[in-house]
Amino acid sequence: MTLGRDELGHRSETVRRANLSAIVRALHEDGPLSRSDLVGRTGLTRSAIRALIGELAAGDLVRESPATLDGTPGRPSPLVQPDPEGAFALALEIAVDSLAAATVGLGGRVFDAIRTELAPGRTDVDDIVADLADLATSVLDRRPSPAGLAGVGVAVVGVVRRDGLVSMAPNLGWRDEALGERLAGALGTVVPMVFANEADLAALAEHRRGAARGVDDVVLVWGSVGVGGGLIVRGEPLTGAAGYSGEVGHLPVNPAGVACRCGSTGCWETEVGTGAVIRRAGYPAEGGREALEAVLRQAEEGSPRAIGALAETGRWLGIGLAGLINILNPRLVLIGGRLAPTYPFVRATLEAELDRRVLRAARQLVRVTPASLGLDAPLLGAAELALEPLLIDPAAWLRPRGVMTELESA
Amino acid sequence: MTLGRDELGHRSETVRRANLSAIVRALHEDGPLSRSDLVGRTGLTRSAIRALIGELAAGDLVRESPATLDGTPGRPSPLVQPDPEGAFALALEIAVDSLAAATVGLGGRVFDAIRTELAPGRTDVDDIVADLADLATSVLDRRPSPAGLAGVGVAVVGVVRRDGLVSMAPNLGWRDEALGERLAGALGTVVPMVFANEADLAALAEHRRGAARGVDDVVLVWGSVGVGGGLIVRGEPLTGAAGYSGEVGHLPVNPAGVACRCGSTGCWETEVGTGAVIRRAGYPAEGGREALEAVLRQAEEGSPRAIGALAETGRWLGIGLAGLINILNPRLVLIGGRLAPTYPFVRATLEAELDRRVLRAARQLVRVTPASLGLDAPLLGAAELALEPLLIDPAAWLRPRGVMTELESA
DNA sequence: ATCATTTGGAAGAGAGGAACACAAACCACG
DNA sequence: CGTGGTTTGTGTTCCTCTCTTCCAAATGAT
Repeated sequence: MTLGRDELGHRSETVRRANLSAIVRALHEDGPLSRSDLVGRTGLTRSAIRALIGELAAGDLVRESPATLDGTPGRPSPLVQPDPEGAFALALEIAVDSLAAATVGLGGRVFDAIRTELAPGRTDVDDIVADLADLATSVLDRRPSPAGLAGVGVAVVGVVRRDGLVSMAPNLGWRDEALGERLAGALGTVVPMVFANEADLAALAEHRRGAARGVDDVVLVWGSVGVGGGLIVRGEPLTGAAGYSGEVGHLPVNPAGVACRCGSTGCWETEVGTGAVIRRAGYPAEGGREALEAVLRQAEEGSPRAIGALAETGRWLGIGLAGLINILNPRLVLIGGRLAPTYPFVRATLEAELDRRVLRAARQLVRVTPASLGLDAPLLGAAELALEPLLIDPAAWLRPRGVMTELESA
Repeated sequence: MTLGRDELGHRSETVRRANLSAIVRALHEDGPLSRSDLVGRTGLTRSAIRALIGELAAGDLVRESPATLDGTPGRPSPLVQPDPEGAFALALEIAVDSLAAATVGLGGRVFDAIRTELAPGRTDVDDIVADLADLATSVLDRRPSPAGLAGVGVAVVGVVRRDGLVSMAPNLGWRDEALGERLAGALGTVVPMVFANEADLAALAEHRRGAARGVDDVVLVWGSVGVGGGLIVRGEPLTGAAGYSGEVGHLPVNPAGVACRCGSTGCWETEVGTGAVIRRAGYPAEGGREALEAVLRQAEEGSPRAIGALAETGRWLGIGLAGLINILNPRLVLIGGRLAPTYPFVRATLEAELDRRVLRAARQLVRVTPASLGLDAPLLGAAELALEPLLIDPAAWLRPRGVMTELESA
């Protein structure tokens, strides 16, 4: 997520790159802005902004439109916004029981999105790659200028490396599958493709466009069948050494507890995963999504058993979160995915456990709320991931699409 | 630890700042380098390096010495190194049973260092501040040019905010003590003063000059009376929202366990802290350092009980570390502080627990080793912390010490 | 002596800053 | 209801800062 240059030296070219990046990023994260807004935000002069915007507009990354008259005095400042015919990302998602694809432009605008149920048992890599490629084609075909594709981001429900090597995806039965290579082959694209875990991407999306907006230290707990985590540190996703970070589902919280599908015992997800919730409420552990929804309905109707099951889940949520908060000192904790709707019922016991277990200083600083983007968060995060290279270095995008310089054509 | 500018715009001045910073940082982290080395490392041209070095030399930050003839052909390149008469940091430490102070120059050279035992019971803030100020004076007085003091860093055994507000220091019995203000008053310095937890600073030191050198994702477990943690993420310390991060000692690992002094139950430090180790070996929990050393001696002599106590500690170390590794996906885990010498005896059970509990992908990537800097690591880390502003913006240091510009004198 | 490597310095190019004239909106006042 | 003042912004030109390029000279190994 950083520039990734070995060489630390800066030159005037670096300055231009950084300034183009600052402008594109500001427009992407905060929507249409007037030139004046950009002056204020970057600290650059009007002259500089003007030249930079001009370059971006020439490369079809942004577009200027007449100022909106908002009643303030002074000469109106033209509005700068991402060009909807310009660059966009392809976001893909392999979820527990569905596949999804979307095209998303700079600024986070979703052009087209599809999600299809994944037939039970259809977990072979080749099948999923084929289905995903079909979805991708169908959203890509609806874009007027397919050449605007800047990158592909893929959210995967499993432990996945940045390059698409899936080390483990228990829900799919995968182990060491080279998803990246297969998908690149099936899509035949030349643009960069990046992979990440669904919870990591949900956190990225919530940070950019959801409940964690503007908060630089965030922990997201993402419930699906298992439990994943997405961490934002210093305003950026924490990926770890290889992208395997955030596997909070396997935090040991109860060494005397039950066996986890990972081979260990007492992992957090054995206490707060879907299976644990519905088991406590009296459903068979394999009940899945429907059973969880049933428990929620019953809780809303006042069923003591359902309410009790959720409260106990909240207690364990609090225990695990206490550890995360003590370790990371976040300002915000988000409860997302299938856990989000349980929030009203887990809240009390969860907070009580935090009161007991989190050091006072960190406790005072942290707030727990449900996530705001719903189940599409990983897909939106995949789009953010795919756009990242463009945000870091818009100049690289402008250059090859413009007129060749003398030097390059020589 | 980052630049901390609100405004994202870059200008030519930014370039120079960044390049000066790159040079000073390279010299600080990797010792004396020839101009050519710097050319290679920064990617800048000789001319640029020449001018930058000239500016740094004029400001007494670096010094050029004749080239060492190493038998390679070509004109010899002068060696550039931090000026030992130039800038330096004052590092202070409040440890469990001692106080320490040191002056440390750019490049990590320790000029003078003192450590004194803390008399049992002498834990009043005023007393400690007075003692610390005495130590500081004694090392500062031995520097030829006291004006070279660039910053003060303070390592504290407790939960402390960057500005020196100690939220909690159980070993000292402190709660919400404004250590920063008091110490600033006692020292009477005008240079910036920064505080951090001892484990965080030990991690910083190990990352810069110890066993974690060159590794960008690191977890350090620091044993003293309790257990602290220092996390390095993307090559930088993870401080969290307010500097309270890394309190791994209070990771809940055993909800059915014993009460912790923090008020919770089953915290990691109740299983791996000094108290737990010596209790398992048959000593009273208050035995402290001497008892721990006795257990180690007995283990070395082959005592089954001591060996068993350490092995069981290793098991719990592994359980907690498994959580940290699953969350953070580090490349390296360091065992430091009073836990370091136990490493040979905890290793086997620790690694076995990791094999069981860490996801395979992350497990393959991580190595566990003892830390290398010993008990002075927090003090050295405090020096690194104090020097950080200088590394980030050497120009700010050069400017006020040089000749005033027309504009400034006007 | 030759070669590889580096230093030193002058001229050039890229990028943003500063200053000035001018433009377009709101607002108050006659 | 028009008119002029005020405010906020744009366009343009020239300036400054910083790195790069290029050429000549220096230095030590072979």
